[in-house]
Amino acid sequence: MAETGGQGSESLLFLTDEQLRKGIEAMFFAYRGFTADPDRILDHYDYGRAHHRALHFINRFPGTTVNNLLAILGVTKQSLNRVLRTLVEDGLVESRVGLRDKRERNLHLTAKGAVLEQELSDAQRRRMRAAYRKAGPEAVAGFRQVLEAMMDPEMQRHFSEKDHGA
Amino acid sequence: MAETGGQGSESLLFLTDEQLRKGIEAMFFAYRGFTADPDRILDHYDYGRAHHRALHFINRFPGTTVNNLLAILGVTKQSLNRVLRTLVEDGLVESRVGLRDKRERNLHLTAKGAVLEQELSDAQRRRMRAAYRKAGPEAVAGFRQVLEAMMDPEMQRHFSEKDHGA
DNA sequence: CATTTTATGTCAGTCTTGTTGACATTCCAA
DNA sequence: TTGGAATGTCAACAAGACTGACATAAAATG
Repeated sequence: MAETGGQGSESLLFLTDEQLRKGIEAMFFAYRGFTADPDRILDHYDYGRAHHRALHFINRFPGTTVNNLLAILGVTKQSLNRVLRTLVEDGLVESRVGLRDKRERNLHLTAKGAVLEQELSDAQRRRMRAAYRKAGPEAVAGFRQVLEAMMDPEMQRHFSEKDHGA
Repeated sequence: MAETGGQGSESLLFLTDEQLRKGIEAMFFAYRGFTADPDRILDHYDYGRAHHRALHFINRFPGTTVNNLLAILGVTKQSLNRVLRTLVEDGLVESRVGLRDKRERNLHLTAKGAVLEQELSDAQRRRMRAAYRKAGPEAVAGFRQVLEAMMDPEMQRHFSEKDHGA
């Protein structure tokens, strides 16, 4: 106690265990909301969150390789392969033998795959947009700063990729 | 284009699909970081994330009932029960028959349970604290605002519980 | 050219954590 | 007192992660 006034606007009260606990619980509850809408859609198609993640990053990085996706998603190849196999079988993803390096597979969404990806990301963006609008631009900037600082450094690399422009 | 200057500080550029996409990916990567440290610890004890969540909220709300926990965690009672059973068997959680209503079970951490909960939340707080410190108090305020707006309304209730003071 | 390394895919088996269904116990209210 | 609602437990199953072993093809290296 009697800590007041010693630090002015540089107060470190936001670093108390209590504040951190709130942040931790906020992450937990918010992440549930974050995934809820796509999850509901995926149920209709008998897909899961793993399929969503694959579709998202194949759309984001068209022509990416399996290995690349592995690094981004942080799962084993066996796990990713199971998901990719169903997506290819169902005609949502196309897996083309690499041009320069024929060991690689370059992954692309088909028209059908792009449609589902859109549906999923529309739903997720809708919630994100509502949250952004409610909180305002300055809050959003802070949101992004904290999230970025919370990632593993290696993931920050993936995050910043193709991200040089505004 | 030529959108510049029309809206001053009220610019809606933070609501573009591109900005939202970055927010979505930031959530994905940050959540991985968020859970990484506790997950590593849990491995040593042959527990999983579900055990961590149970320990956290039993510690947060001592004496809570199974039903209460169910609502917070958003899983089925059968799923929670499996986790609780192992925690009780291993002597981390005590399950006392309710005083007023004998159908209920009141859940408490044992001394042993409190030790593990501390170890887990210390690790998680360490990362959260580093991120908070790096981003600064204003960013943290924005972080919390956006997360809260992203939750399902029902979860916002749980989140605000016992949260009236500073 | 022979060998090794890399990229990918597959099979089998396990673990965690979610699900439903069935059931026992307890409480409460008609 | 009896039937329904609430609470919790047991059993069986599914999704999606994991490890380990192995196959194939292509690239890189000596």
